[in-house]
Amino acid sequence: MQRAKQQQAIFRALDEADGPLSARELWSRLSGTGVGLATVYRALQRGVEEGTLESVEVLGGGVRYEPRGREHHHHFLCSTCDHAFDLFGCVEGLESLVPGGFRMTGHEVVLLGTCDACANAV
Amino acid sequence: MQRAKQQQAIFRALDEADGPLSARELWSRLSGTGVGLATVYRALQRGVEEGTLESVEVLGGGVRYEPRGREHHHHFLCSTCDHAFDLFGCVEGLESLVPGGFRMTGHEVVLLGTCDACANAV
DNA sequence: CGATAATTGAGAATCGATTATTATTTATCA
DNA sequence: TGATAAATAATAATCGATTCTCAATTATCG
Repeated sequence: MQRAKQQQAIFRALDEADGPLSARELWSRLSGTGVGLATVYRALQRGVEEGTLESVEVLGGGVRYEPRGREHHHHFLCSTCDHAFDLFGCVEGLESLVPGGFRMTGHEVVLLGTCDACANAV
Repeated sequence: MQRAKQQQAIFRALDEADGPLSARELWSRLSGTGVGLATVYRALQRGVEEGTLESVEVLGGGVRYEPRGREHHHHFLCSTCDHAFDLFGCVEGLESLVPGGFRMTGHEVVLLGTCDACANAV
């Protein structure tokens, strides 16, 4: 594959994903194209440095990547397929949980359960 | 150290902690007692199997352990000292985030920021 | 106490994720 | 097109976490 197209493919895969992807998930979506895993890692690293990508940590182990600049959102982790899905919206009342003296700069919410596809699979 | 006391020490450290501890955190709190890291791992594994301990995953990498049976709660992760603190209470409105067809069985909330001690340190 | 079984500490081995190496391939541009 | 520079694929090396191995220690119980 031409190199420009490789990079395109990598970023497009992230854009089209319904949630943040791990390096390996991303790589497997490029299978058949001959792109090496190291190249995926390099592209992700570059993306984060350049500010076009953002690394997020979801439960279930490992770092995942998503395009930067999306609206504030959280994720749903399917315990069956281990895929993280984007959610929309946020929750209220987080400030009331912060202990005195602590300074909150951010928060993460992860919903756990079964995704539509896995729930309907036999 | 006598073996019964070792086990006591391990479980007491978890009980007295202000949040879930990783195997290594726990081990470092036993430094000077001669307890080996492998023994800590073994004790944690046994505790989970026997149901007295629970493994929780907090952002910031790795599995941490806490006594089981505590009230539902979440954690605050200090980005400076990387320690996870127990919080009390929960949040509302999580159900409204769940996409159609998805089945939510649980949730995790992690607040990020600086803990009291780190905020006040020079 | 003494024999036997279970547990331990120390460090080697393993595991998955990530990074580094290097010969090869691709891009650039005169 | 051809020379040079940059990026890649494949895989070896590294890293931290966890597990395994085994000789030594401790517990059990007659």
